[in-house]
Amino acid sequence: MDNLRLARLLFPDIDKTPADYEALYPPRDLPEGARVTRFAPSPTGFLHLGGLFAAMVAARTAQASKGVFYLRIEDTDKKREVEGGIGGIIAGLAQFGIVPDEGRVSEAEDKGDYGPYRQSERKEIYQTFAKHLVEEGLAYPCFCTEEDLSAMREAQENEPIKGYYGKWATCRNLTLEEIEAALAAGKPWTLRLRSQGDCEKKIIIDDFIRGKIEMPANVQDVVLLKQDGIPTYHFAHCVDDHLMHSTHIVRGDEWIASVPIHIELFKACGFKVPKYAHIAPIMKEERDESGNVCGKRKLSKRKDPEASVTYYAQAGYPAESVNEYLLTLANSNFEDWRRANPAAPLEQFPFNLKKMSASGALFDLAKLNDVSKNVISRFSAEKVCAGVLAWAKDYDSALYELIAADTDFATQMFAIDRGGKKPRKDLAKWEEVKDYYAYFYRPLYQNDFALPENISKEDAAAIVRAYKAVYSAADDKDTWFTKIKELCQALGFTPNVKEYKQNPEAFKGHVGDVSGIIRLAATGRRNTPDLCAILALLGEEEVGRRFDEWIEKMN
RNA sequence: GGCCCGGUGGUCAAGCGGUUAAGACACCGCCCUUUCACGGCGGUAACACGGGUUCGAUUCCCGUCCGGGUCACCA
Repeated sequence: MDNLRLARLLFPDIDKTPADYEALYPPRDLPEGARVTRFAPSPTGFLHLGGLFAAMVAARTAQASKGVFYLRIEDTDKKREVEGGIGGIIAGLAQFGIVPDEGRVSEAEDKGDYGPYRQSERKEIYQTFAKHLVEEGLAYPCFCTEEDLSAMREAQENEPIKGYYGKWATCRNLTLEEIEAALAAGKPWTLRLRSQGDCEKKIIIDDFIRGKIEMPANVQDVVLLKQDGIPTYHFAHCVDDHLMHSTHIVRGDEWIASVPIHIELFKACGFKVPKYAHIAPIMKEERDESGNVCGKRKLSKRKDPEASVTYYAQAGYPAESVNEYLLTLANSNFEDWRRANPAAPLEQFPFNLKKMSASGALFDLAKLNDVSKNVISRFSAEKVCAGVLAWAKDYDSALYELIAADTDFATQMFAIDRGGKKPRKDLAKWEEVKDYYAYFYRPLYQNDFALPENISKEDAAAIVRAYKAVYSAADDKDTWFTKIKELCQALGFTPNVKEYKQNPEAFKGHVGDVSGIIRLAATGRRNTPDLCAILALLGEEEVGRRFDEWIEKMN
């Protein structure tokens, strides 16, 4: 067989050689130990949590080693492509603070010297390497039709190893004349690898996360180029990650099974095999119709709302929260680090790819909420206000109007019980703001209280009436508290909680009950941040009005 | 079905032959406290099962079971 002639026959328009591209994309000038990683999604829809997770792991791996993280778009399957997919992925990543060092930066723009970063724009590159493989006798055209292949699969029913290989690879040994004839007849063809693998042989892959994995060597004559001349994932991965000089391939563990193919491809091309780090997917509990747990499965874009990254935006989880949660899943020592370094930026965390778990973690919303409460509790009032404003603009226009009308007021509101050593931890997501802070706004305020069981209507009215008489918005905390304590005696309550506990029969309640009623009268809620600050911020006029309404309702 | 990966409390997880088997979330109780919180203290709860190897296995080996992945001209 004249391989050179076959190569020219198959790729008449390709006049570059692999060496041309090697020269065009020289090794990166990076410090010792720097890792080059990438996120390589297909633009088949919007970013989901699993993708974000993988991207974050890859980005932090690069960043922790002073390397490079880039974004490559794997759009080799035009059937599944979704319009606006690329922009959606880029925006989604950016929303969580992931901005690649290089790669695709918008639907049509690249940044960096190793592009293009969109596979559909690299056809000529793949074909150049494919042509070279043909010249080397390591690839051949296959004219099998879909029918041929499904007939083969049927015949392989009882075969231990299925697929296109050995005697099943009917096009593997076509003569040049046969190929010429088929080509002349206009038969469509795919390009297949002429596998040199031996199914008796085992190969060992050393996965960065899982360690050594033994697998049978690849024997499949896998498709390299589809009929349309576009590469399959396998071939594109090999060419791109070589030319772009990726050192560590971070990807989902569904790829483990194809590593033997990839290794053979890299070797066939004469490339150095990169390191692989296969990460476990984020899982979710599967429940049957009656709500009982019946297993777990990968978080599904279609079935699970929390799989979509927009779910978090919609609920108003700050990006930092989702990042920190994802980081706790990736490196469980992150939580310890965070406790030790409460104010340190995330970038300082010594991320370690090796510390990742080999098994998939169940997604835990309760844990996310806890992480998020801690994250938000560290925010300044200004930052909370900005976060809420940005969220409300998209998801709650009524709230947006109210807050935007007076951001100073809102900032003061969020400043209550914030800062200091023990900040309040009530907000996990911006969605909750309306619930927790509604009473600060007259239009949202509604007092459909339920009195505590131990307080009568008469007492409730008497407390507020008495307090209204002495209250002043200018009271500082001590004065405020002293006034409340002074009320207690006259109303049959005790200012001393201990005293009440020792002798509950002697009193109607203690000072806590009294302030509880005042809180209820002023806010309609039984839980609020520091009441003294709330009353001051609300102002005497509004507080007075609410007290009057209360007293009236108590009659 | 073949091949591969995984299996420590309800969840996330430390652990690399000898530990009272960490910690976090959730849950429960107590304490602190002017309310609400925050915080502190304590509690319930785990090495899937069966064989080896070993003086000794959560840790190493084999088998079983369970969960997951993969066997495309999809990625």
